[in-house]
Amino acid sequence: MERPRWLDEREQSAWRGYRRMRRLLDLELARELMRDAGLSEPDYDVLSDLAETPDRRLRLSELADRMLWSRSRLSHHLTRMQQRGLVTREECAADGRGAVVALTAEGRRAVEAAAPGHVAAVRRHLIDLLTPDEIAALDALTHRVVDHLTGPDDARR
Amino acid sequence: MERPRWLDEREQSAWRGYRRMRRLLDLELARELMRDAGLSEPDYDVLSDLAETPDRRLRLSELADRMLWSRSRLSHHLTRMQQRGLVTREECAADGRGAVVALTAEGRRAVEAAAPGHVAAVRRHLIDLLTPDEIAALDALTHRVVDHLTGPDDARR
DNA sequence: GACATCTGGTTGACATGTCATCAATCTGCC
DNA sequence: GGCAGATTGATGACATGTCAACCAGATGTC
Repeated sequence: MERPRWLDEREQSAWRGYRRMRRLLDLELARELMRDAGLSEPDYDVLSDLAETPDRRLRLSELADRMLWSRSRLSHHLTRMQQRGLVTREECAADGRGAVVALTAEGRRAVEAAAPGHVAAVRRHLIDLLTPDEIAALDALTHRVVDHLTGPDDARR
Repeated sequence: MERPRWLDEREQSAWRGYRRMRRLLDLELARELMRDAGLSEPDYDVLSDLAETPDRRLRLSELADRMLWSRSRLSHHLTRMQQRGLVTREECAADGRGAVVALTAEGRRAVEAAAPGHVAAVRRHLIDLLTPDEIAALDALTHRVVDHLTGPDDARR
């Protein structure tokens, strides 16, 4: 192994800041979402992804891919949400193995009630604290990193 | 509730990019760290925080605060790490209730073996993909958000 | 000094996420 | 058609994180 190139001071500071922000932002957004809407962040993500599809229903594998979740995790989480009446499972006509998740009326009500407050929280704790330039930089940089990580496997060693 | 100010296109894109990056970066760094060093990210964080203190030991509450973990979580995690021989618990001379975590020789070996590879991964998947300006922007913006979130409670509504 | 209260840490019950495995079904190939 | 192998989703065992209750020792008040 070559001699490691450690992070310089600025890089170190950015990396630590990123991780600290990540943690604090997560905690706060989750806290407010639970307090104001009774939903966890994973709940909200599932519901809002479903609410955005034309049919308000998706194949499990499709949803899992969008959310970057394992199928197992999604399956477990959906059974919990199903028990709370937020979603239902349906058979898939096109593929006998497949299943489809659909938003229930109650699930729809839940996201619609939660969304304004959640967006406001994202603004309050992140977006509105940044300059337009910073938002542009964040946009560019995150997408570059995402592209790198989803590129050909050998790019990841 | 006032009419919500939704995110505009750029803001939306930055927010989604951030969350996607967060997830993918996490998965990849955790995957490599486990594969190359047999440590989880929480393991690594505990060990490297300890390794950086002059005495290689810390009060539990101090460590919990630095890591933004609950005491309960830290306590559970330390008993697991203790069973693997990475850390030990000691009594605290100054406060009869208190406890101190100390790095074992093995724990020290583990971080020192893990660190170069982990730093390299952070470079490869994040730092080295950014321009100096972007690093500076990330540094500034994350710290501003952190300061906001750790400021007076009423700033958070 | 004695009592009430606070604080540091542990614990157990429970929620959530991961991993390996399984059954059903689909696909490609003969 | 029929079989081998791949894919889809469910499931159970286990690892990890959260929450509330608890104990022991510190601190404050009279």
